[in-house]
Amino acid sequence: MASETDKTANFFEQVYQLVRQIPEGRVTSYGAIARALGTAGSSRMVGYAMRAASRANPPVPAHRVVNRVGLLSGKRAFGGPTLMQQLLANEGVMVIDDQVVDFDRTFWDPQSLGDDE
DNA sequence: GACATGACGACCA
DNA sequence: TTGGTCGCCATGT
Repeated sequence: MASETDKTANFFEQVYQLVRQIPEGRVTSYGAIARALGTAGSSRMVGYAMRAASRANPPVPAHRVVNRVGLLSGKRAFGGPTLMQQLLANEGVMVIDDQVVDFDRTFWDPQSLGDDE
């Protein structure tokens, strides 16, 4: 079973597990996840993993993952340009103009694992 | 096997 | 400050 494809799948799995640890009402950035996984610089791969996260099982709260400026760059991947915003708003994260309000306050660091402020 | 694309990020002009 | 460009690496065609 140890195939090269498994190695890459492991990378995606790492992203999924980390994203699942994001508490409600909190969001994180692709770069933060990439760095937490030790793959800093491969932020694009994190975004790609999120794109595939829609087909992951169990599903990943990808709506809690935004870019470094709190912009819902991947809202389109949810099947609706407002669905991602609705999900965040439902968790208490206010989103205006496809951007997270008080992103600095709502930001959750995967390396902090619960440590806010 | 090579080319083009992508839910990003950082740097330079 | 704003805009444009390069790098990163895996996926799909």
